[in-house]
Amino acid sequence: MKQDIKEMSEIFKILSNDVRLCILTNLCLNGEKKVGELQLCTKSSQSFVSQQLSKLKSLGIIDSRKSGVEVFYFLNNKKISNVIKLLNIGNTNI
Amino acid sequence: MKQDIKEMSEIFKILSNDVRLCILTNLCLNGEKKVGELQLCTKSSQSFVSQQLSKLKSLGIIDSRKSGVEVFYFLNNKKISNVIKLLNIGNTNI
DNA sequence: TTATTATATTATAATATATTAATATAGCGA
DNA sequence: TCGCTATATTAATATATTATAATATAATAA
Repeated sequence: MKQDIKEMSEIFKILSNDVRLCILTNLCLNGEKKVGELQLCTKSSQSFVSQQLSKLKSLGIIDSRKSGVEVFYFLNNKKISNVIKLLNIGNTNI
Repeated sequence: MKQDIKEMSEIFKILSNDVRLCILTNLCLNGEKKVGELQLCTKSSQSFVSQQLSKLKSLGIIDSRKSGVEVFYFLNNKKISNVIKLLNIGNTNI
């Protein structure tokens, strides 16, 4: 098995959940967002969004900064943003 | 949640396993292949490859033709091949 | 200090996926 | 027919993911 196939399958795994893909696309196209905004756009539960943000952060794909009670997240991974941009996700389909 | 995000997350789910990605990339770049060749390139078990082929076929992503004892599979999905080609999977990384 | 809001964490149940082993089938040549 | 090869199917188990509920924390305003 070629190495790039393995690596790409891992990237696809991260993008394979609609809530995660929505979060990452939003951050990729619109810059940093606070958790509440990400909850709105995903239409998912507070808990699930928070869990996914935590998972993505632990993988080093996103990072965050705190401002008062609010937490802003931003994308921190070039490969993920390349995939989203090349496939034009969040705009119209390929 | 936007519809295209949901649709793309489903495509990514299909591509999120290294054996499936290897199979689909091979079929996309090299045309039809028999099961034995796909087993070789994935370095996975006969059973697992066969199960994944069956799954991909039931999803309408690939199709097959029989020739004697051998079965040849080929890609039958434009979105999947677009993703593989746009991201240049199987050649060099993005 | 108390209440409120934003976010995180933990636990758990439900579901899906991956993995492996065993067995089945079907075509073909001897 | 018999045995071999290619492929498929089934079943069992292990592991991962998703979803939900409950609770916790931390900042701020009243």
